[in-house]
Amino acid sequence: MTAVPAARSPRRYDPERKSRIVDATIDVIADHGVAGTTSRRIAAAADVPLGSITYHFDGLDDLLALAFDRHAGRMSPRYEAHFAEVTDLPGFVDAVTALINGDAAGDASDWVIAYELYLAALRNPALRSVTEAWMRRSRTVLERFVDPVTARGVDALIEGLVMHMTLAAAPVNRAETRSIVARFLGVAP
Amino acid sequence: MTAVPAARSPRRYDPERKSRIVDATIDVIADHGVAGTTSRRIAAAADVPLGSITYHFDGLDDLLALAFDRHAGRMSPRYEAHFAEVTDLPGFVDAVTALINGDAAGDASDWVIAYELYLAALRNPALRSVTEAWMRRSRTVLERFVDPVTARGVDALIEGLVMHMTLAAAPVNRAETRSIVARFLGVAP
Amino acid sequence: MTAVPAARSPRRYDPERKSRIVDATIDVIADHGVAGTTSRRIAAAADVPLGSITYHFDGLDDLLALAFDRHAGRMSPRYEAHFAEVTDLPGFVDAVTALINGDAAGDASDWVIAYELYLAALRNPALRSVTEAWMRRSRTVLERFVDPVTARGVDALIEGLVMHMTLAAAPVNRAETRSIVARFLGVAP
Amino acid sequence: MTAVPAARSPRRYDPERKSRIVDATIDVIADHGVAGTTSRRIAAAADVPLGSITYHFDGLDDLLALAFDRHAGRMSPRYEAHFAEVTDLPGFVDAVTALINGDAAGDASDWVIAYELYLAALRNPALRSVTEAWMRRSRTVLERFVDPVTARGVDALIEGLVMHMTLAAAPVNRAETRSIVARFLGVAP
DNA sequence: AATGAATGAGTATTCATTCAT
DNA sequence: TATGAATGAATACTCATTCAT
Repeated sequence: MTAVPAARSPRRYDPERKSRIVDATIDVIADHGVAGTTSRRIAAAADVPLGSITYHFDGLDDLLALAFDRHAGRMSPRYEAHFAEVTDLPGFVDAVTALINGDAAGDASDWVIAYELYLAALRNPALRSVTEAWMRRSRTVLERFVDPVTARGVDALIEGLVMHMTLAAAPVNRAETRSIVARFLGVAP
Repeated sequence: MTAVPAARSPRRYDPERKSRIVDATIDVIADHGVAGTTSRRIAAAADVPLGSITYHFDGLDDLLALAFDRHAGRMSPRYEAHFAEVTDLPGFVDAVTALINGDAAGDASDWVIAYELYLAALRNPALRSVTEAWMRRSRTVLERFVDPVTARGVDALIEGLVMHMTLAAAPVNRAETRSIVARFLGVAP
Repeated sequence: MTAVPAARSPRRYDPERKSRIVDATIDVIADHGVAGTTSRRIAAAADVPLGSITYHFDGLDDLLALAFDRHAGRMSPRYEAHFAEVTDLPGFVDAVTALINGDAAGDASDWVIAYELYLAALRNPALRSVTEAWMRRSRTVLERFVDPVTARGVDALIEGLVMHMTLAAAPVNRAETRSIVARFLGVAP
Repeated sequence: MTAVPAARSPRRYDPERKSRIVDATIDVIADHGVAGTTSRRIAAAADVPLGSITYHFDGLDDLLALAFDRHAGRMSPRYEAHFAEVTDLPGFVDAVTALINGDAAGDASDWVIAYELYLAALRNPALRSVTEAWMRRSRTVLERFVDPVTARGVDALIEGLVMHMTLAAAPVNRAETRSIVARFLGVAP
């Protein structure tokens, strides 16, 4: 009851800590990129002392891999859910358009994390399996509606358009997006 | 008594030095990513003393911007040249396919540098103008063959497919690429 | 329903634990030196949770002292036993030679631990009594055969030769060793 | 002329620094042992900022090797000088005795550094060449007076006696030392 | 004009020890 | 009684930048 100034957290019991650190890592990647993801920043974001980071994880690389893995594990079901109700090709065009133009299934920072992952995986083979699992699941969803080769094309188109929008600040309006997607899928715009 | 053959740094009169440092920076970005691009590595790659880096440039950020700018300035003409002889839509399909599948106009590391640039620009506004100029020129080329909205779609498709191939090590063979591009452009595969 | 076979630490009732930790410490000193002897390594070597170390002992220094003490306590009887059957001076020369050249009474790692102890004791007075007791017992054995001053010389000669062999990887063959020892003791080689 | 409080050393010109750091390292080894030789302690001993240590040297191991090398390089000539005037066997006995009992050619800390080197070399192969060069030079000196096998015995005897004195705080008086050495060399005590 | 030594803030990581459970 | 999570000081090392020469 006395007003302890909370100067130093006597947080000795904190069962969620390990998980919280992984979440904080995802946030830090989104805000600062992989290159700016330092133990200190993660510790600050998780409100945890620095030593906790390497106590709970084998190192920053290990933690990064777990963070990307968790992120992908959260994105995939949302991706799948986004297409769950779709039954026909016009509906598919609408769903893809909505996915790209952002009023559904994940905001800009989710995509940024994905691009960070791609680039990081290029130089860190331990991340390859995460990117591959993520890509496989996405493509599997698309293959419910189109053949595998076209699915790969749609996947690339989605990634390319989102990348242009999120990374290059080049807005594409919803009508344009729909027009592009419809053309690719041979549906009347 | 005769001049000792340059055991170490009798590099007086070196008018290309500044330019050489910029080139070295591009190489280092390709090999180590922006995050791994340090003054020391650049100096070593350019065979130049460390002090030269901050002597000739305002700092690492300045140098990075110049490197990306030069890289984009080299890529654009090659991009344009790649489409110079193209006159009809089927030829355009072929050229786009060749661009993606790599037997023309730039190798994998060129694309890697581009992705490094996109991600770096996201957090460093000074790089935005480079990415925007690069994207504008690319799109202008494509607009010689298709309308602006479609050009944007082709651009995104190219970037998405190349990214999948270079970053995710997910090979797409030339026939598949051509099929995807042809479909998008409404050309018989 | 049957007892799961000890996947992880159902190590209830473990009366030997404290002793096992001391033994593990000796092993770790032999393998990694005093400088590389950490609580974590000891815990791993003893297959014991980290908390056990400071639960059972007052700290790492305490544990180190106990480990050295036990090691010396084991070495002395072996040292004594090595000379037990010796009755005359030629036999003494043989025994000393055998001691140095290693086919009896302790292997290389035992000596390494002894040197670790000497150096540690130099800076940690709590270890002095261990080294002194060890040296006193060794000398007492030698004094069964020669006068005290000579005993000290033999002791020093043994330590010096062993040190050259174990630490400096400078092999001395048995004949040379015997020749040196015999000369020192005035026995015909 | 104004009394600058010297709060932070503006020591921008310091041509001896690299050498001074090596000397400081030798001092730190003598005072704290290899295990206690940290970059911080060396920096403090050399009155130099921490970053200087790894700026001038490839790492702590590199610095340790250089320090031991310099120490051995200083000891060997002193060792040789100690025997320079000796011409006959009785004189050799006197010189060896004086070497051990310390009123000549190096004090206790010099020997301590040597023992630190031996133990460090055991786990760091990069130091082997230093110990070997040191031992070879010592033995070469002794071989001026006795045959190679005996020289090795004298060498070991010296090391063993000095070790007992410096590390085990077991004093041996000069008369005892002389008696031991004389006996070994077959000279009348 | 050019350099390389110098600097201090920053990096990841290890560690003995404490302590809530 | 025993443990494993927690901690904060300590470790070696890297780095962009400064600056005396």
